[in-house]
Amino acid sequence: MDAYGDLVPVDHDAETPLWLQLANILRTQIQSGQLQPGRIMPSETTLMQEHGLARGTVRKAIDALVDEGLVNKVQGRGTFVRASSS
Amino acid sequence: MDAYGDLVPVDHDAETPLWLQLANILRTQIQSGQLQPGRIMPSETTLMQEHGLARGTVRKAIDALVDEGLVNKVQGRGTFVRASSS
DNA sequence: GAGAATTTGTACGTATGTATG
DNA sequence: ACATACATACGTACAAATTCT
Repeated sequence: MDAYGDLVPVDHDAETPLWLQLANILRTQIQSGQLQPGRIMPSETTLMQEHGLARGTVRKAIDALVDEGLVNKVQGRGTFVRASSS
Repeated sequence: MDAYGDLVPVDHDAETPLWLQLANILRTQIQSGQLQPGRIMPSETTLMQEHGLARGTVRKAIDALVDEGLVNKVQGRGTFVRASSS
């Protein structure tokens, strides 16, 4: 029942930090159109569960995407994929 | 023996988040020349002790200054005031 | 409007890893 | 080898904003 798009688990033994791995996964999903402009992004809780990561790790990954201008967060609502670019 | 420049304690009851209060304090010290370009910034441990804050809170404050381009961090060495600007 | 549920924000604490001196 | 300093990652608790019932 796992949705496709979740077939890239993070690797706890890799050199790349877990938060970066997750950021990379999410960025790819955005750029590939799996996560479309306008709404969503799974909630922090969902991402924690799906990837087996702590809250802080998930937040750091998302914050990186915010810094890149790919998403924006709204307290009480969620994290949204930005309209933008090409 | 407290150095001047430490006379602005954070306020746990203020609306402004502690990490932002600390970032504001440090930014002021940089812009006023109390923290001069080239080297330094007290270590995270020092800032924790001087301001009575947790590590994560101190790091978030400093990360904000990094994003502003005011300082840069080097693992194993410390956090440095950037040469820069005006 | 009241209240519960959801979701992000802040803040704390702890442990271990990595880089530098 | 050792000490210092930043980096990563875990966990917990409560606050604030929004949404849904």
